[in-house]
Amino acid sequence: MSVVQTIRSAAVTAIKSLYSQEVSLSDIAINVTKPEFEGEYTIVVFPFTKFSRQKPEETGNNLGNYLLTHFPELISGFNVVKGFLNLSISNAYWTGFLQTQFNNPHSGRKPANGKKVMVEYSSPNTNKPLHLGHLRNNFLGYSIAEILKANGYEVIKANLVNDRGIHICKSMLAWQLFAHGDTPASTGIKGDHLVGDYYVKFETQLKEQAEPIIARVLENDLRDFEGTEREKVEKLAALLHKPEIQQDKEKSGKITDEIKELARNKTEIMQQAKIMLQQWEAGNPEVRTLWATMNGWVYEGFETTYKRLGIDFDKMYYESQTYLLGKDLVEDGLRKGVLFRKEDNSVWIDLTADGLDQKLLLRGDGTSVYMTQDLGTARLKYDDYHMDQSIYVVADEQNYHFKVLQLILQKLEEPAAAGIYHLSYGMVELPHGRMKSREGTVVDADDMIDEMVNTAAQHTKESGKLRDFSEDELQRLYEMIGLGAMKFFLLRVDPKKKMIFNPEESIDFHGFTGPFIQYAHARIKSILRESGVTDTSHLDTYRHNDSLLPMEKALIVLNEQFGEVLQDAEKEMSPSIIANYAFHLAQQFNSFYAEKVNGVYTYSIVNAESEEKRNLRLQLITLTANTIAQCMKLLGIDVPERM
RNA sequence: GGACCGGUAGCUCAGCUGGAUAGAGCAGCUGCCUUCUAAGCAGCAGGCCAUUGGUUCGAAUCCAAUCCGGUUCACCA
Repeated sequence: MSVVQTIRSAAVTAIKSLYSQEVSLSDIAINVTKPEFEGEYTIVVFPFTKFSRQKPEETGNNLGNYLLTHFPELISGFNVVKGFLNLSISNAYWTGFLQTQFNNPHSGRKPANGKKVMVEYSSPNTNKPLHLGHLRNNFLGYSIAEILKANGYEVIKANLVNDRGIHICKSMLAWQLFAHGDTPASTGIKGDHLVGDYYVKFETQLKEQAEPIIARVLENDLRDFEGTEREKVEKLAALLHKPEIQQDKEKSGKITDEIKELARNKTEIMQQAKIMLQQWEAGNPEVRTLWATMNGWVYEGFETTYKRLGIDFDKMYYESQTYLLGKDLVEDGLRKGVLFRKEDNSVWIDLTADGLDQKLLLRGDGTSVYMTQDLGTARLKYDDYHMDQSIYVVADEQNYHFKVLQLILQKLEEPAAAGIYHLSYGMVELPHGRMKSREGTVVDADDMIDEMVNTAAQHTKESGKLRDFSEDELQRLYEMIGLGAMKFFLLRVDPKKKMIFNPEESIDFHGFTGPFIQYAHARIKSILRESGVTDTSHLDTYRHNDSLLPMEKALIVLNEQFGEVLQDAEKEMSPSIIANYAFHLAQQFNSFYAEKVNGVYTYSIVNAESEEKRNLRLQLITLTANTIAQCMKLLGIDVPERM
């Protein structure tokens, strides 16, 4: 049990005994003591004055005295300032923690709790390579999975690949039209990039073909449209010519976009893509073969990137195999009367009672929509694993979708409903706004990683410390540092906040960064090497009550908080909590390490003032290195022995 | 328009289940490498915590209203 929890339960006992009052653990507010006061943890006593019927100071003193006499192995002293009871935790407690935990590689982790969680993340489209936004998703998903494992959950990492649909057909069609049989092997281009290039080619071609149609509409020439579409375009064009709309930039922009969209659908190339999609759905062997081939190229490319990123999955789902699911659920829903059918044969659910709209689940022609697929996939996943919780790592633009998804599952009384959790994260944006593949403003993931690794190489060369490393070792280190910087950068911010990335300013390697923390770790390892100690099992030579110097104590205290931090990270579903803590810990170690008085290290380790201090500090830095390594592991970041 | 998310130092962000004088990093300015790794350390400077009102011993934190920014409300996925 953590110190904070121990103090809490001691306080509950004390209050019961002193004031015959039952309070729950969560009623005890405990803070880290401000540095200007004596003690490590502070109990806020104001809330207790209600039943103590004493002044805050008096209440604090009574409580402090009780804790001191009844929990001497925990509390060694206290002071009261206004309504704050500052507790000094006994050295024996801290040294006890240090001695039992310093060499425990799983320190702070929770034992298995018997619960199963699925984390679905990554979920790429197979028509283009990964970009910066995907990286945030991948790192978040991976990290959350690790955090859940460390909290005792059994975790299944799942990836639902979006491998079919009109976007894939676009790449396929453009390849057929323009590639002259080019393959990754023939061009030397990574598979996902090659396919992505043809997706871009499709879009440029589409734009070219759409332009004359748009121009005609703007000149009131509607020859490209017929029937209801023609009416729609006519209306939009008329609206656009109204002076009040012309003045409203936002409105006119929206209308123009709608016209553009309609025009794009009228292009020959778009029509061809749609035909291709129909052929795909009908199982046309030629189209299916091309599809399988091109997806194969993309998977090869993804495989390389995933491997480099250190990301993996336990279970793959493919939309081509799941997109027809969900119809059974619709049947069940109709039988239960939860869903209803309209005259055109389409199937809907009415969510107006929940403050939402009606939602379509099956088109009039019996085909399913996105929501239907997701309902079916939710059932499939549940049937596969019977997990307690199912986490979807998906950008916040889909908040509404997941709200509706869960609601529908509840109404259908699906067992999967209870565990649905949308881990919603903000988009990564550029200074000018969102990344748009159509406009070519995406930051490519592979490029980004290369750049980070190059920067790492440059920094390392400048430091000139590792001349004895082989080329291989150096390359591995550059990857470790570059990726560490990258992952930390994307994980240190609260997931739900959108983040702005400026490609002009490179990601920092100083301060609140991955390399800073990796550096602290390498430093500790360097000291341990320097100390010559290989067997750490005989370091308990100091007594439990030996005094601890301020920074020694501060460092132990901080290490001890890891368990609580780990729980918080799980509760909040936020790796940023781990990132912040790891940085804080590395910083604390650096201060400890560097403190000098008159040119002499206060906390010299190798040349400590006594054998006892040397051993204590060796344990302390071993513990610190271990905690840092554990934190970074949770973020998917490796830490080096040297750098 | 409805729903959801955000607004804290020049910039990027912590802190938000109410607690002491609001913290980091970057950028700027000072110092510190014959001593365990300077990707570091110590320090200076930088704030009407969007605004207004409320709740209370106490509000950046909770509530209400307002303002600003974003997302979303498809027979696209």
